[in-house]
Amino acid sequence: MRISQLLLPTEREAPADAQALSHVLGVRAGLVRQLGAGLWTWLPAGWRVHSKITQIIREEIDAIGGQEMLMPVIQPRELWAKTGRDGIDELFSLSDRKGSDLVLAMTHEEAVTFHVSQVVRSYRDLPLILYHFQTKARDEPRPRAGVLRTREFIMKDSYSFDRDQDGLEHSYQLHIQAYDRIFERCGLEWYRVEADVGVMGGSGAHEYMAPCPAGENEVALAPGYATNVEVASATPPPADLPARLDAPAEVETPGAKTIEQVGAALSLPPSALLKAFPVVTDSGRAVMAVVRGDHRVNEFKLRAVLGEQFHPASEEQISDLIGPPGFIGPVATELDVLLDLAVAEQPGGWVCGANRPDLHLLGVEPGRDFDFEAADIRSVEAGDLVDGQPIRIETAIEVGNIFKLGTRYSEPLGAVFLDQDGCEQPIVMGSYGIGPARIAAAAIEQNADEAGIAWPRAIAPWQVELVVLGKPGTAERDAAESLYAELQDAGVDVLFDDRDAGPGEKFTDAELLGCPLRLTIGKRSLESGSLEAQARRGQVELAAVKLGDGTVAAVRELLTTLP
RNA sequence: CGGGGAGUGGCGCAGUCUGGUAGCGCACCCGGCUGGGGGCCGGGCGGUCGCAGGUUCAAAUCCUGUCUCCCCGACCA
Repeated sequence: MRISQLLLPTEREAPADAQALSHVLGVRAGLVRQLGAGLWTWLPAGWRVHSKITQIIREEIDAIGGQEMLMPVIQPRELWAKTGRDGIDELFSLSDRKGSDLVLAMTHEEAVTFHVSQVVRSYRDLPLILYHFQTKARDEPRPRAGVLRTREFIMKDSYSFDRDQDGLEHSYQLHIQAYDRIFERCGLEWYRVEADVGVMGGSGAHEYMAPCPAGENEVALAPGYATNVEVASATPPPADLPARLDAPAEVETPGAKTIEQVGAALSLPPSALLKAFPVVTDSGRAVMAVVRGDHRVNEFKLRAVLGEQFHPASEEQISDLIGPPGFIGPVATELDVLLDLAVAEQPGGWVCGANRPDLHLLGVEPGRDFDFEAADIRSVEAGDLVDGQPIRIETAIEVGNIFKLGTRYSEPLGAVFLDQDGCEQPIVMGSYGIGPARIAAAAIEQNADEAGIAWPRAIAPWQVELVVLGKPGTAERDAAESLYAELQDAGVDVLFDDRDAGPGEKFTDAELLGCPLRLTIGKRSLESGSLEAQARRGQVELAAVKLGDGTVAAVRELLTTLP
C-alpha cells in the first residue's frame, strides 16, 4: 500500500478530550475516528489491525473445533422475553414499520440457543462449539476511553453445547487453551483470572486481563495467584488493637464522623475501628455490613452473600433505623449484622459508633457485645497475603471472558436432547467472548512510547514501512520503487511512504503508526549501496542491509527476529 | 442518574466578563526554494460561532430553552 493513496489522517496534536493513551494514539495515528458517544469508525489502517486480530482468533477457535457462522443483530424482542433479559437497561429497543417489537442484540445466547434447540435432538448431535464475529449493541450509561468501552463493537462470541457438566468442563478447557494461545499470539501481557459469576449464576468464570493504566478492572496478583479483585480473598495483616476491656466503654467523639476523624480523636489506627455499611436489599431487607476501618466493603461479595441486589441505605434510612449517620455501629441495633471475617477471626476489643450523637464505644467484642453472621465481604488490599505471599493489585483491560452457563439459557428456550436412555435433558452450555478492539487498545497501551505506537508484529497494520527520502525523480526514488515492487511480489506486508514530504514528517508518522520494521532509502544509504533497517522496538536498533538480489530475503530474516 | 467541564474553518485554541466588520497556529490549495527528523518565502480557499426562541439599532458575546460531546462517580448479565 502506498501512503500517497491511503486514507491515513494522522494528527500532530491529541484530541482535546482524550485521556487514555490508546484513545490519543488511536486517533493521532489515523486508526479510528469518533462518530458519536461510544460510536467509533475504524479507518483503513485500524481495520487492518482489527482484521489481523480476528484472524488469529478465528484460527485458534477453529483449532478447537469451533464452527464459524453469523447471526443477526436485529432480533425479535419475544426471544429475549423468554430468557428474562428483555428488561435490561443496556438493551437497545426498536420497532419496525408494522409495530413489531425488536431489540439489538448485546450478545447472542438467545439466538444461538434458539437455533440449537430446533436442530439438536439427540445426544449424538453433541457436543458443539459455534461462534461468530458480530456487532454487539449496548446502551452503555457511560462510554469512555475511545474504543475501550463503546456502545457498538464487534465481539467474537462462541457457545458450547454439551450433554452434561463433564462435557462442559471439557469445552471450557478447550477454550482456555485457545484463549491462552490467542492472547499470547497477539503479543499481549495478560492474566487469566478468576471472575465473578454475576447475579445470573453459573458455575464458574474466568476473565482474561491485559494490565495497563487505562483499564477499568483491578486484578489481585501473587505468585501462582491471579483473581479479579471483585472476588479475590486474602489474609490481611492483623489489626493493631488496644487492650481488651471487660465491657464496652463510651467515649466522646464530638464531630468525628469518618474513620480518619475518629482514629485521630482517639489516637488509634484505622484498623482498630469498625466501619458500618448499612444496606437495603431489593426485597426490602436492611442489613448492617461491618468491616475493619482500613478495609472496604466489596459489593460483589456482599451481593453474593445477601443473594440479591442491594443499595446503600440513605441518610434518612440510617437515621430512622439505626442512629445518627457517622456514629452508627453494630451494638444494640435492630439490624442483622454481617461481619467481615477479618474482624470475626481476630479476637479483641474494637471501636465502633454508639448509635448516639458524638459517641463511640471502646472495647467492643463481637459475640459478647453483639450478634452477627460472619462472611468474607471485604475487598483485598495490596499487601494482604495469599499462601504467605503478599499480593499486588494492577489495573487491567478485560479483553476476554469465559463462562460456564449451565442451563441458564437452554431451559427457558427449550434446548433439550434425548440421552442414551431416551430421557430428555437440557443442554449444558458455556459462552466465551473476546473483544478484538480491546486487544488493539491494550496492545497500544502496553507498547507505546513518547513517539507513538509500537505494535506487536502479529497485529501490526503492516509488517514493514518503507520510507523513501528525496524528491521525486531521484535515484533514491527509483531504488525504493523497485524494492517496493520486489517486497510486494514476495508477499511481504509493506506500507510504502512515497509521499512528496520531508524526512521529519515521514519518520514521525512512521513512529506514530508503529510498524515493527522501518526501512529507509535515502541518498546517504544509497551511496553505500544499502538501505537502513530500524526496529520500532526490541534489540535491532539500526542496521544496514545491502541492496541487491538478497535484499528481500534479508528483510524477511530480519522480521523474524522482531517481537 | 449525581457532580464538573466544553461546543467558534479539518485539528488545537483566543475572542464572551465589558454587545459594534470573526481572529491565531497547524493543516489544506497554487507558485518557488529546500531535501536525513514536522524547513523557508510569497499568494490563496475555507466558519449560518451546536440548535431554537427572546432582548437590542446591533448578539459568538446578554436572557430562556434545548441538543451534543468529554471527565469523575454510580452502573456495566
